[in-house]
Amino acid sequence: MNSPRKRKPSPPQPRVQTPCSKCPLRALATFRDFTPPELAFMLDFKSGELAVGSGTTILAEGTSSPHLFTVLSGWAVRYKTLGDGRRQVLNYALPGDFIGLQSSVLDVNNHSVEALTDVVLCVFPREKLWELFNKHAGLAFDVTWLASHEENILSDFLVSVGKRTATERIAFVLLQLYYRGRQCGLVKGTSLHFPVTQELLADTIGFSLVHTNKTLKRLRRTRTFEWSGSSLDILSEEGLAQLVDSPPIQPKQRPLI
Amino acid sequence: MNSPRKRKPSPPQPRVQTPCSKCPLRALATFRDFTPPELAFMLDFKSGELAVGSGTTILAEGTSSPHLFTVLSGWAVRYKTLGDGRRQVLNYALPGDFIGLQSSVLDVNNHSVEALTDVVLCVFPREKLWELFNKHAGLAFDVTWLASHEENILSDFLVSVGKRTATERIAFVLLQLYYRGRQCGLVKGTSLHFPVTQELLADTIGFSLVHTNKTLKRLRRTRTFEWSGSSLDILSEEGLAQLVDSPPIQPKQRPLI
DNA sequence: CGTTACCTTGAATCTCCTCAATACACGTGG
DNA sequence: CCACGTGTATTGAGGAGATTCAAGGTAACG
Repeated sequence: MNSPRKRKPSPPQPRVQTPCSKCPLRALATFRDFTPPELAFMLDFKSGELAVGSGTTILAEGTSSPHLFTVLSGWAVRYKTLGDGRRQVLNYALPGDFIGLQSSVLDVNNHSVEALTDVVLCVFPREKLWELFNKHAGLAFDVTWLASHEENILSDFLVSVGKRTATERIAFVLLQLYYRGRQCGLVKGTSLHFPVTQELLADTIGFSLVHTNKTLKRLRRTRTFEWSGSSLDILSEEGLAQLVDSPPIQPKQRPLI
Repeated sequence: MNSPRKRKPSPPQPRVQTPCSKCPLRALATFRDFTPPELAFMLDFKSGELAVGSGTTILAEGTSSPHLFTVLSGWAVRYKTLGDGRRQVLNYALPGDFIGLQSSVLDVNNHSVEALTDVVLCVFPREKLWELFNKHAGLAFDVTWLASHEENILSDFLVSVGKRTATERIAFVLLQLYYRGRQCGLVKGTSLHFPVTQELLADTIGFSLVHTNKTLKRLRRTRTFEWSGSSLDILSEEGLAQLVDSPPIQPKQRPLI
């Protein structure tokens, strides 16, 4: 029942905005292309960019936000907390991921989102989501696709926390985030900037910090990865995958909204 | 690492079909109404009904189905299995719930769905989903709503399995299914037909059958509920809710597709 | 009346948790 | 420059919690 320590937010950085037409993510092979009318709509739909410093709470449980976000760069974490401080990580948000859709079915957010690095977000007014559905069925389909994709990741996490051993859980999470990082072009060689602390990992896999640390120590002996500071190096993708019963899967193509 | 026992499928029952205009679920206050054009579309979208017996596998992991389903009556369970037989329940499907949307982002299902009672399903061709998005933004929005709602339930389960104590987990699941059952008119007085075995509950909350049984025994002493056979009686909703840190929430209104 | 599915209970073992102490890197202010 | 606080990682020890194995028990069903 460890309650998470607080991290002090760092100040945001000034920067110039990126029009959707020059979105660096869209250049990646992973993301499907917009049609010209869709691109035009997105330029109008996007109300601005928000740059927040590491540690900033982007969305707070129990509050409501008139905005939807997309991660343009940086890492964030989505989590829930119980009354006594217990925290469970639900998922991580990497570039291209949607933030805030879940709250559309509720009056207030039922989870929080916090920046793990400096993060740049694309901001969209929630009220215009209806217009998106009304005028651009293709984009609407993409939104649904993203929601389903999120649900699939969540399912995998639930299986991990419910049925996998400590070793399997860590291997699964490392591998999954490595795959996801690679999809958004964050992997250089075999190395990924990995802004996750052991405490955060513990709250992801459902173990105490101490037990996570000890399991990690055992797991390092497989020499399938190296993780120190905020750098993760996958030495043997196959070796790491073999430590998990059914390794994470990743779609080849995905939409970007 | 218990592997679930097999249950033998019982034969389906012959029955007459229900047109969407006379859908018994739509009569419930919980579900939002269709507009006339939406209703007309749904009549065409629905390709038929499927009645399956208890124990039938509706959707199997690793296969693909050209159909989407909606539960018209009965209970089903959505779960994943690992290679060695470990099983994790992801969610339950009650009347009004959607089945099969998650697979739209993948080429094959990444989970299975099994009927817990005799179940009647409304069947929709997956290929026409695009038409739905194209012609009926309102229904498309509803589909997304349902996906997000599913995701929220999944989040709650993840928090349970990751951070809640054995007692809390059981209380949470009982209460959540009671609420959901009530929303679809399945609760008579304080009593709900509850086709869940302790083994299934164990695979839902992430504990072994033995430990689930022992925890349940302790929990019964609170006299907040009675559960025997396949009948669940909630004696004190408040009492049960107090055993959980943050009890399940339920939306007042929801769409039905 | 035996089989099957499900529920119950005890005992031994191991996993995981909490508490507690130490260590290191970093930045801040004296 | 060093002292100090803070955030993070590490390790040991003792105890609570969960698992597995094993054995019964009950109700339903052919």
